[in-house]
Amino acid sequence: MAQDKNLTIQDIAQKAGVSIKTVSRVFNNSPNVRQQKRDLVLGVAKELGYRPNISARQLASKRSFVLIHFYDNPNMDYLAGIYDGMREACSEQGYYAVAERLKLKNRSYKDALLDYLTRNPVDGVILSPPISDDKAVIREIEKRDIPCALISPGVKKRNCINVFIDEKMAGQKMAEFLIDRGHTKLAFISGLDSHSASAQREAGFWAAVEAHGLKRKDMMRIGGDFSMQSGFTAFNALAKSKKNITGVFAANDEMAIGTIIAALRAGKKVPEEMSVVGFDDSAFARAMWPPITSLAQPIEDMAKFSAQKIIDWIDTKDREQSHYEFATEIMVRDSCP
Amino acid sequence: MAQDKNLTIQDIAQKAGVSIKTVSRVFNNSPNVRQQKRDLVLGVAKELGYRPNISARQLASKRSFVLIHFYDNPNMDYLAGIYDGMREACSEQGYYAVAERLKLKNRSYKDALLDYLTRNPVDGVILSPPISDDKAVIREIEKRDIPCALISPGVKKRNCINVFIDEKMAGQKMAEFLIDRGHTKLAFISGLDSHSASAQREAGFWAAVEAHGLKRKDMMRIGGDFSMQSGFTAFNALAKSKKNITGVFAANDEMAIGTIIAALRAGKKVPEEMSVVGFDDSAFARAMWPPITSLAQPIEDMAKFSAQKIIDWIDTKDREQSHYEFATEIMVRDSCP
DNA sequence: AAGTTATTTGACAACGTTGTCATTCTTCGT
DNA sequence: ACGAAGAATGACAACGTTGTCAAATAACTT
Repeated sequence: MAQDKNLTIQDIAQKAGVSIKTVSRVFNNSPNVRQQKRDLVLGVAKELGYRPNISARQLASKRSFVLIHFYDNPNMDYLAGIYDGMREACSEQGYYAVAERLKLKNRSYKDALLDYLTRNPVDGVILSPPISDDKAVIREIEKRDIPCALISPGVKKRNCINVFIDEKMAGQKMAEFLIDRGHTKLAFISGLDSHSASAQREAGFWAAVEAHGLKRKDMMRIGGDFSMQSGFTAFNALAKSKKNITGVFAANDEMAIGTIIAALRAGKKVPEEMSVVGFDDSAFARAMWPPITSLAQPIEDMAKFSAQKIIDWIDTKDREQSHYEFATEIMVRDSCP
Repeated sequence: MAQDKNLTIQDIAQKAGVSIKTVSRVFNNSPNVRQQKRDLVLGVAKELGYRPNISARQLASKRSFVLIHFYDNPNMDYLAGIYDGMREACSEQGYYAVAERLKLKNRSYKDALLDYLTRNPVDGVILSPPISDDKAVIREIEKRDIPCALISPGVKKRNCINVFIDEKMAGQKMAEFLIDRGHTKLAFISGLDSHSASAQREAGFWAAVEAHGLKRKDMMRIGGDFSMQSGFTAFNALAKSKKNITGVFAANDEMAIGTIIAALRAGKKVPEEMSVVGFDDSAFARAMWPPITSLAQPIEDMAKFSAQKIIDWIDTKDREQSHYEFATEIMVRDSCP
């Protein structure tokens, strides 16, 4: 099956008794090929173990076969998840997956984008938060007519593939998880305001509070920035208050870790005296002691799906707005069992 | 400078008044081009902002222009460092950087390698621990005559580019750092035995103990596996012993983190009652509270250098064994100030 | 200064695909 | 059953580079 020799379209065409152009059409999912021939060609190709030469494809078609993920969130777990998902979809279709960081806080990030886009032509783009919230970036990509997927809870854009989880519902689920375990005095540690996800998680938090008839004045809202450090200082704020908080919902795992470490230092037992839940189900949430209860979103699936949809768009040239919501899951661990 | 239009060799050749083949030679660092013409071509190319078309190059030369990093160490910081270093070197020379995980514990990892190597031709390989210690992998790569760099403290291989830090000396430096701060009862938490680096760090540890005339019986050696969890259990071993250890040297940062968290839970203050140092200078060592004193190795530089050397080898076809040692630095932080 | 040899250059054919456009086959309406 | 329109197919020329090999030029020898 897996042939050693480098087969060409020519070989397939010969063996199948069709022209090389027909073989080419089959491999490009072009229309106007009789199903019977399509099957024939596919069969022969599989039998011989043929794999198209990407360089030649690129050269002749002036396509790059590159899908790129622009990000500005240095969370390695998240990035790795997206990358793996992209790669899975890409390798099936002979595409390359590439990731590039775009630093939004650098004033020149837009130039960097333009520079990149002109130097390295790409066939499709995937944007993750916070870049997926940046209108200027989206505009530039649209202007070039490059298929684009937004993995983002933010505003849904037309002409884009929108892939997301229901952040508000997820936030509500986490808050209710705490409430179900008997906690009535809760704290929410927010992330950066520039990530719309944080605000939505918070909205879910308050919705749960409301729904369960808890008193707002028993709650705390502490501003964080997604960093471990800010989780640490958040705990200090908790400790200083007289509210006697027993359930903490951090908008991401790193802040949850910071909170727990600060709690331990202060001699407060987790989860016995205080339960903490995080968000993202990162590797460190799993490795931490105690391991952290966290909300997992299927980033890998989402990325794979996005890549597949983009490739569909490229093949069919038929671009309609589309929304795809993915399900989330609470990973229950010792920090709030 | 940065032209919009896609220039070809043709354009450069015309403007410079030479043949396209000469331009091609210049861009491939081929010998037998008069210096004067070389400069002329380079000048014109720069002026016009010419960039070679990689696909055409690949197609015509049957080279892939891909350097691949095979790894099996899921430490994302380390991977990102290597990737960034590779990319810096690669982008200067029009190469692609790629990373692929090879799971050594899967019995079929060798098949996976062969499969990969035949399916995706690569022009050069970089191996990091623990793969750099795997003779079978190296043999397969040598068999195919693919230039290879080993970022590894292990045995130096002929026919490979060997890039490394002096792990033993680094281990000694860390131990002496603790000793210099007055600690006389030390513990070493080892990593996996399959990583030769861990053994060498340990050798350095004992060398320091020896050199400073400390008593071996005041020391502890605890077996770990590089995981946070194992650092956690290592602390329990420490706490149980009567040795009254005050200085801990963990063979990597994750174990240092585990140790510190366990210590905090047990009500032991770090660094007041116990100092901990790690190894790798990972992002979490920096973000942890307290931040962890750790040994930084210049992985990014090492990877960049490796990639450059590989490209040199490809260009010159002149392959001599070579060794390159890089310097390390102790990043002093609060866990052992 | 002529004869060798080494170095430098260039013409032209690959490389393995896809785009274009002409050709052949179907299908359908009458 | 006969065109007409549409669908399916193929021939051949790109695509932008490098490999090969022959030609031109420079550098030595004697």
